[in-house]
Amino acid sequence: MLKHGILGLLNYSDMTGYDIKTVFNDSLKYFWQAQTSQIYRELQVLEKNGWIKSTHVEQSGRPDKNVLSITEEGKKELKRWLTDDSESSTIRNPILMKTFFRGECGLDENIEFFRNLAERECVFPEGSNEADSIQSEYKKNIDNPMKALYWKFTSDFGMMYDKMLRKWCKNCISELEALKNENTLD
Amino acid sequence: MLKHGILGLLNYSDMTGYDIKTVFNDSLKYFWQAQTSQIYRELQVLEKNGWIKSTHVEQSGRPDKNVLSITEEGKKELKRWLTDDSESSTIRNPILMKTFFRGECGLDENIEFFRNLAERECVFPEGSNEADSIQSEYKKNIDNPMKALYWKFTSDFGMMYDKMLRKWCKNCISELEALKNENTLD
DNA sequence: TGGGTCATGTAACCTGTTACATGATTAG
DNA sequence: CTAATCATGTAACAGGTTACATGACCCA
Repeated sequence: MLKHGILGLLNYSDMTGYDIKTVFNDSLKYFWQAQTSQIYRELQVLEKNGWIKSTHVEQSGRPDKNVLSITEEGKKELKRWLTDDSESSTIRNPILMKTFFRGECGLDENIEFFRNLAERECVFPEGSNEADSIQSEYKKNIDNPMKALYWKFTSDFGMMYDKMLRKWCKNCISELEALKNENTLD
Repeated sequence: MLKHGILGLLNYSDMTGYDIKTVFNDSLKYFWQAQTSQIYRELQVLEKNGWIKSTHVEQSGRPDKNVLSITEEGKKELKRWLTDDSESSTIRNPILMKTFFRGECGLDENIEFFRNLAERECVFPEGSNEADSIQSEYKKNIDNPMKALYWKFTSDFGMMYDKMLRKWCKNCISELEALKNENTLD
């Protein structure tokens, strides 16, 4: 998956490993993260596969760099991946794993858990301007409307997810508080 | 995370590796999946950590088994994990990764993509009775109301997620169709 | 007699995380 | 003078996937 993410970025423009890392840790970090070490390792594989090629560029006043660019083979592979609907994503939700076993803890403790959860697990936490900066970034790209639109779709997803998460936490809290009141009445 | 999931299950009752695998691939599979190979490997680590212990049980008519049970140390570790709010989950959403680069494909192709996406990526696909079977499973456990309630919370999440996903797909399709009509009018 | 369930695992590989290592330039 | 930015990586480990391997019992 990361391989194809890198390929997608290089299809937009040539980049260094460092550039790729920056994009992942700024623009894409709300749906994918990647460490430098992993990126440089994947770049080696991509080059071995013939999907990208590397050009050494000397610079003065800053370190030399290896500029990566996508090859025709790489473009073909990117297209193949995009149109391959057979791979369904594996689900892995750490929030639900913890929730599932929360019966071990007390009611008040769990109410507190759900109160904190929403803000801690939101894609665009309240007060951060990430959603805004993405919006302005894709508005800069309206000369390339197709590109910008799909960026917007991904940030729309993030915002809808956050809304849902907050609602779910609120519901859980309500049910726990109802239970608490029942117990008090006994 | 899987380590603690296993620990949580063994806190409910003693189990074999095979039992654990069955629970993961039936009851928990809508938020976590685990292969047999991974489970047996993690069990070795859990035992090495002193969090579980294994008892060999001879059986007639079927293979012998190793019954795993949680130790006091293991219970302590489970509690520590449950109340540790410092680890925030890393986000990794394959759907959004593909969506992000979909500008490479044509409008009609992408409308089709979003039409298929919802059903392919739902936690509880339409027509499957997974949501129902979870509901009935936690109703069986109303003698242990605390346990059942948190199970319900996780399946609530799944249903809310599916609803959100369908809505998002619908929105994306609307925007793409609006764009298609604009282009036709030119 | 063939497939499902119970039951245990190993080996190789791929993907992701953490920690380490270096070093010049530039802006505050 | 110090922190950030640009720029490259390696090593070790942890977590996850795919494929293989075995074998008895039971039900249709």
